[in-house]
Amino acid sequence: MTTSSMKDVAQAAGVSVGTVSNVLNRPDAVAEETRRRVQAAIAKLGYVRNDSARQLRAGRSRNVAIVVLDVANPFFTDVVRGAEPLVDSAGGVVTVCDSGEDVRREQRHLEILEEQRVLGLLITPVDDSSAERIERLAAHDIPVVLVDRGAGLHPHCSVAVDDVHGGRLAARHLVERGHGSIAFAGGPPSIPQVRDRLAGCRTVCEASGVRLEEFTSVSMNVAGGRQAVEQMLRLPEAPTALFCANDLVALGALQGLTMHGIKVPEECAIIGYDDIDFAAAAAVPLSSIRQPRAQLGRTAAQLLFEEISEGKGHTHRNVVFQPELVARASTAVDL
Amino acid sequence: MTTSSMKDVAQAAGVSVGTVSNVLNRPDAVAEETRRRVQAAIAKLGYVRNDSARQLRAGRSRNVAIVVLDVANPFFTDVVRGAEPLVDSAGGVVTVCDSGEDVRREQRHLEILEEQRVLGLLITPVDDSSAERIERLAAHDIPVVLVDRGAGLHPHCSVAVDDVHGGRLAARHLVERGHGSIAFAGGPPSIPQVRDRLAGCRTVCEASGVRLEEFTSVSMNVAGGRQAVEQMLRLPEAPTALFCANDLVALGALQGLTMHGIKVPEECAIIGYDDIDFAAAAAVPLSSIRQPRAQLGRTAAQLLFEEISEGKGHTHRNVVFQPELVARASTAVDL
DNA sequence: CGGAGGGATTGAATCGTTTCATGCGGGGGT
DNA sequence: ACCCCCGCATGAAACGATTCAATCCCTCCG
Repeated sequence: MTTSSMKDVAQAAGVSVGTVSNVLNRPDAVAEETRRRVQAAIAKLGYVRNDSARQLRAGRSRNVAIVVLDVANPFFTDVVRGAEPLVDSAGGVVTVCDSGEDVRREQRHLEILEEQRVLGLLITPVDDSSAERIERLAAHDIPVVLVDRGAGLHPHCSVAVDDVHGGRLAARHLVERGHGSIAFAGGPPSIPQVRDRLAGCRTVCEASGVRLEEFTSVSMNVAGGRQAVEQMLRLPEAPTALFCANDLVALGALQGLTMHGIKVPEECAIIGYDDIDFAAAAAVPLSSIRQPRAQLGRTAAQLLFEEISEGKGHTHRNVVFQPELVARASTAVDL
Repeated sequence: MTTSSMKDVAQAAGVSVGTVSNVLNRPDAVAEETRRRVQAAIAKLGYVRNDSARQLRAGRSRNVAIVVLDVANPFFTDVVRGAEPLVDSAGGVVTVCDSGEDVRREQRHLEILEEQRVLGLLITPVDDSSAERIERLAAHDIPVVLVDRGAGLHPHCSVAVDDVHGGRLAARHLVERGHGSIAFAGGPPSIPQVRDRLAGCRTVCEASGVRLEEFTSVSMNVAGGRQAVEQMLRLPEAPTALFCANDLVALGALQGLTMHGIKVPEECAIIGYDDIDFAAAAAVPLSSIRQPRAQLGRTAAQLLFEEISEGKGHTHRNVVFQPELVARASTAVDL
């Protein structure tokens, strides 16, 4: 069965293509009897609209793209989940793209998305060098909302969580527990989230005279966490607490420490970031810095559609949420 | 800056649109000097190809859709990850769709994908009622590969893992540990994976005279696991082991049991399914049935492109992998 | 009875590519 | 000197939908 077009339907129903189009898009403008005939023809031929043709004419697609750093990270799938219902109900379609924290993959995705004339873009940029690429889309009238990325630089709407504050919360918690030296794990520091969380951590450490070791050469996943532990244990004097840039790293670190027979939290405390669902279920339930994941996605989608509907007269908004400390067993010992 | 088209570029470079098209698609067919001029014009105008127009002409898009049951389940993101590189290198683009185990959402996605004239489809159908919808696509010459779903019924390529065998492995492991009664958690049974895993479990239980309690009214996520535990504890005589239809359920069950002060594995053993990365990192490291997740995705993509390139003369292939028992602490006690 | 108005339908133009037959001029082979 | 072929560029015809001015036919009103 070869695919049939509106023309075929029109012919089968004995009307013009214009009428078929009307049946599909403004049914009330068509007489009862005609409409029925056309619908019968559609059913008989198994006709399916051709979206390319439609988009070509419309000049825009109804795809909303979300570019995330890592689809395998539950944090991001939760963000996507938050955005989806809103996009859906606005008649849009969500496309998820995974940059894998790789600038080149992000680049490739953005190129394709631009060629597709997407309706809008929610993106967590890999690093600052993304700005230029993103500006390109914006220059071509594709609204962009930055997700989990401070406003500042970019002339766009954004939703974010105050990562510097999150870093402070984590560090303060550890310092209060009596730790005199702390390790930070996660990188590379070109990732803004890493930089900010580290910065917050640093201010607290400096203010309270706590030694801070930084392991920023490891990647933001479970393997990275294990690696960080290896590096840490090579130090002459290992810190007694570990602040991980996200929960995946923290879970990896927990595994690494356990493998080395190091007790958590007695010999080394761990705190993560994001508070993904798995954090609470870990071997040692992980303390973490909670972000409002779903709300981040929901709000981002909301801002996007506001921008779309307001058009030119739109002024950008930057929404910032506050993170929250969740203390669990992995930091439950006072030194 | 309003978006510019090939016509604009052609004009700016003093050539015809045909030549511009050639510069983009078959650069060697164009004289050095001309090519340079055109490229300069492209850069100057910030021209970006319009994919809709291209697709309209081509009759097909280069999107390969993957429809999964749950993006928040690491099992599926791993499958997607496995498929991605292959699709990429074939010049395709991956689109991930989440059906959320909801027939209606699956339906909606399939409709949109058909309108988009996707290049091909990898899908884990929600249940048997999906068949009809999928046949529609196939009838319109869209190749379909079934993922994690036995061949049997459908005239399509497929990759799957022998879930019945997986169920047997799990049950046998528990029986060998000396458990005289087993609970199964996960549902609904309309999901083929659930049905098969349960079936395998059943045969072993019957063969060895072990009592089997089935909790198939709970959903396939962490919350479902907790629910199953509640139901189980209401029994006059609770089983001593719990086989969960996937690892998310198992993690939830582990939390539930812990909340009730029930020791795992001493008072109740748990075994999950999928062996996602988080299983090993759980409070009590989870025994599980491992599936070759990435390979499932990779092979699926491979079959898809084989079918695409072979065209009409293609004969479907059904690849079945064997699952594997991974025993960890959550079942590490003999009764 | 004529004309105005309105509902239903039509047909053609349009969106931006790709493709293909056609044209053109110059070199090489016979 | 002739032909042929080759490399390069052109222009027009698709692809399939949407949109809008134009048309047609009726009814209703004066």
